[in-house]
Amino acid sequence: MALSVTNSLTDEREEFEPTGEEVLVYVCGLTVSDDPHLGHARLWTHADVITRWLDYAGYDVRHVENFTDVNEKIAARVGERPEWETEADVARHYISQVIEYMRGLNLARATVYPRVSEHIPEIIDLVETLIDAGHAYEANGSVYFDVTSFNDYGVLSNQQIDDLEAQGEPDERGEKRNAADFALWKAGGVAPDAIAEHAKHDHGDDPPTGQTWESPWGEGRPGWHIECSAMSMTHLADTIDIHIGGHDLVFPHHENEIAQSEAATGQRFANYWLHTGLLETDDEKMSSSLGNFFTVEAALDEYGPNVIRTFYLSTEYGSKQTFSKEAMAEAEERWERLQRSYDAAVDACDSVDSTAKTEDSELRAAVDDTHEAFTAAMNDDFNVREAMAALRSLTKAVNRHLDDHTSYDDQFIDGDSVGPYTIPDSHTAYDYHGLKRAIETFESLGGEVFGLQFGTETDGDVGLAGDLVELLLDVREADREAGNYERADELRDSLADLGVEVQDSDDGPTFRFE
RNA sequence: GCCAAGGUGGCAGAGUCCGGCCUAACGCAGCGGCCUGCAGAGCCGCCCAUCGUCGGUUCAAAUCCGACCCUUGGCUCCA
Repeated sequence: MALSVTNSLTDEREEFEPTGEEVLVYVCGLTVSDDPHLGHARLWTHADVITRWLDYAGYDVRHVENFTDVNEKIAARVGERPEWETEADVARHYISQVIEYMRGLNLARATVYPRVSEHIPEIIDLVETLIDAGHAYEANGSVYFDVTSFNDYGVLSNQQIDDLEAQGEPDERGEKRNAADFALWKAGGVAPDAIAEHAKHDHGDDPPTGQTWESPWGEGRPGWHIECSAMSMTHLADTIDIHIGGHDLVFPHHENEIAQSEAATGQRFANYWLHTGLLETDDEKMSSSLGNFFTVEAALDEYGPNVIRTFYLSTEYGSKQTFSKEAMAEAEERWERLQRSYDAAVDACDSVDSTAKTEDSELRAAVDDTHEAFTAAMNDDFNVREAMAALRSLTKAVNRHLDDHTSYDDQFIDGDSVGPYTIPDSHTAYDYHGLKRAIETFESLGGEVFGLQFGTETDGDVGLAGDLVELLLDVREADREAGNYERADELRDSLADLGVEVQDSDDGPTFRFE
């Protein structure tokens, strides 16, 4: 089945056709000037699942995700800590943090994480090309893109140059030819008032200026938009397949990227533009500047990666989503349901061997249906919520199978006793191969594609602690057999207080660490 | 003002591209039953929707067309 995506360039659903052997994906990454928040992580996670799906679908994916490490906001924080002596020091600090969070969220590694500061020569080359082609001009050491020189200006955002011109104040134009022209290169360092605007501490009489580089137009810094064009072309190609970014970047950032890139190469910059919806709290977007954010660090600490991912995967990438404690609680329920079903399937599988003769056709059909429905959903513009529903239907089939079967082979006659347990009527042994396939489905679709980590936080037998819990449960089982329920319940409560969740079942107690 | 996205049950959120299988998915919350010594989990079932408003097209509309109302995002810090 073919993959179709909603292309924000054309505002239409289109069949996805890659241009070459490799699918070239560029993700508009983070400006590393502050702690990233859950809004950023939503983009990362959706971009992650999209590339994981392409990979799973058999494409070779080259995934580039940049770090913007040259920015006024970063420069403004120089000196805030003793070790932050330069703009690069601040950037380095945040980049290493972000990489740690990305790992924490179980994001698959991108192929390359390029940084602006390492691509100044490419940026200068691109600016020179634009000047030579008559699309850009120099003024007092700065270089601007002339929006009137590019016929398609506005294709992505549907903005008209005239409208943009009309809203600009006449004196706002300054040294630019048109108010809508944007900087490719800015002369000199960061101005003191820009530093003051973004600084979180008082710089006194000696504000930092940020780093500057030598260029044909004198010392200066690259403009905001040119970096993505330069890095996309350097690490991917003049024409890439998919460009992913947040909805708030459509204008001006992505519009300007298209203008400068296509003006320079004469080629289409990106064939498919995917824009992710923004995360909101209390009906406004979560953003650093509004101060209403929940950091990735805090969220990882409080909820863990699987709950966070489940939360994001309960809406489509293009929709906006509202963050709330209630929504996170729901995500937690959803995730635990999946996880419990997976754990139970693994336990059941361990309790029978591959010679078991049960074949539960319902379970096996459910596995096939899950693959089919999941694939159809993901191919339908990465409809992760529908795909999650497919996984949910698998848990239902697995749980039903587990309810109706036991670990004892059907050589036992109904009503027979095995140890303290009685074989319920009409029960047969687990379907080993059916369960195996269900487990593999959880691992491939839930694990490989959705990046959920089954098993890692739930393994019961983790060293000494696990052994001790086993021991306690043996004692408790003896109590239960003797009818000493009061003590058994006390022990279960005490274990729960310690974060060990005990559940009794036909096959004896199971437990897991919270 | 200009541009874009959206308005579906208590909450959340698919379905809208390609009209009929939508008497509206998967969930969360709530209720009942089964199971269990109990609890939890699980299973089965139930409750809650004139699909923003008005009009049009059609044998048939949540889905197409028009108008209007409301919300959110962008309009050179933004994922």
